[in-house]
Amino acid sequence: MTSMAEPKEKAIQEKKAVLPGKSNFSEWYNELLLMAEIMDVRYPVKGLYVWFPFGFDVRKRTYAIIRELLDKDHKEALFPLLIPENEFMKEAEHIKGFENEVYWVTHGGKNELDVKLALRPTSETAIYPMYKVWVRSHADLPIKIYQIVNTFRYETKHTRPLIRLREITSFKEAHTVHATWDEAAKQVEEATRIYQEFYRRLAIPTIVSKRPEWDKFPGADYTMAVDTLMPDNKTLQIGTAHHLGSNFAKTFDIKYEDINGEQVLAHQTCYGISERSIAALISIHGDDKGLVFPPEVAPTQVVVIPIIFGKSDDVVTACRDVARRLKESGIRVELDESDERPGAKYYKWEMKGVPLRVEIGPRDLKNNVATIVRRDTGSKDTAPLNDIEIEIKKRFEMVHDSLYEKAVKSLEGRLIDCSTLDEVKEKIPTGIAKIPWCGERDCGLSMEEAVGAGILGIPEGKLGTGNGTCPVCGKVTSNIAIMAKTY
RNA sequence: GGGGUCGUAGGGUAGCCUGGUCCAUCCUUCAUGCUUGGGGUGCAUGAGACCUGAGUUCAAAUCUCAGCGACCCCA
Repeated sequence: MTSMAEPKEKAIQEKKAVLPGKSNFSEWYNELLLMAEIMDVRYPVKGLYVWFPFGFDVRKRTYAIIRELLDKDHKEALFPLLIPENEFMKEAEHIKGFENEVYWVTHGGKNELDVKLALRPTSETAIYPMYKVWVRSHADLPIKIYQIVNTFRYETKHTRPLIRLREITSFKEAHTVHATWDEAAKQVEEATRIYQEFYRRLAIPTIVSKRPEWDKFPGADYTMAVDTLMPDNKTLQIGTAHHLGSNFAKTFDIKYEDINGEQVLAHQTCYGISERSIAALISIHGDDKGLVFPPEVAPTQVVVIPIIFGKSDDVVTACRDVARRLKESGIRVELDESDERPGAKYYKWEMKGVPLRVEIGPRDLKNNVATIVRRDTGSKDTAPLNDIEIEIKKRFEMVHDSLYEKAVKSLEGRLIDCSTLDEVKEKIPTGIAKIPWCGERDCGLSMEEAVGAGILGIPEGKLGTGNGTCPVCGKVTSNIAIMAKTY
């Protein structure tokens, strides 16, 4: 079996394919996180991971977009990590939803605490006792506050970096208070609009749908969710917005005095996004060569690579000049003057997802141009050195748009019309199944049971409307539900 | 919730079944020097590992148990 040639051939193969192919998504994902230095998955506690400086840079830039969008009419604040047991246990539904996942602090040093402290799995019960104090008059409303914090959930299922964590390190949660139910409902709409804009900036296509009754946030009137579709055809919930009605207001006694001097229960919403957004960013755009970033969030937007033959002082000078000019025009640029061969440099920066690569060699210099290579398509062209800044910025937009277009197509190509549950079951490994659903709880639960996958909900807009009959009760309906395997 | 596979340098692996030949294989990585430079340059020298704990044994990477951790499948 073993020939002399075999080890050598194998070695060559391994060298070419440092990263497992993306078709093997799970392996690709884990390896990429480590190789591209997003997260170190080797921290010795289950479900906890380390952000590398490079990954953290991506996180910072991604979260800068959320902040920018929210800061228009929200205020950022910070509430404590520890929640006393008595506050945490106030809302019955809420407890049911989270109590099996809560970490408890029971001791201070060697002394047992009189009141146990929960590590927040989410912050409603940390924030709302304060809202009770803050909300006095209708003039105090609306309140729109968000915070970006870590939260803890004792996950018993399979944990996965950025996707299912025991410490969510980047939980952006907004909590608003309104006078009326309708006003709160409008805020939920606004939240999903903001989230869609956020994901548009990341070139990630999304589907917004109302979660079925049995899958809503514990303690909410209803839940709107933002989902995207991952390369392995499972959906990832990457944002939620909950209408809390006055459920929590009742529990936490959040009331305001209206114009007529009456004490009225407030209405609330909360909505959140986590580092799952970054999981989606990496997974949707990445390829067999590594990361692919939209320019806006790429830690390095352009890498300049000198093509040197012997002593090419003029090439080096030209590269330094280009790098300096790009930097001066606000572009995040790296000049790779290291002692490696150009090919090795290409692979290295491709792994890191740098959107554009600028090569300058003697040939380019003679023509007074630079060669520009796009990370997303691999396409190569040249641009005059004189206008390099403009040419680069032009391409940034092109890269973003074509990333988004490609992602949209990929998602749309995996939306599958179905009319029977057998069909759903058969097609679901290949994407998201669309199926008529009357909207009744019993029918929905039987559908999930029969298919072995979840109902995400009835999507907003035309995706969620059509004609058909509910596969369980046979009632005619214009509701189209989407079903998928979920993370 | 149920079932399965696995844990060897920074990463990927061989060795484990049948204990001793292992101060542990190969690739990659890293360090130094020369060489090379439009898609992973070549050579030389060097660095780096048996998950943790207990047990069986004259002897454990190898067998047993427990813990921790990773992955896969089903519900």
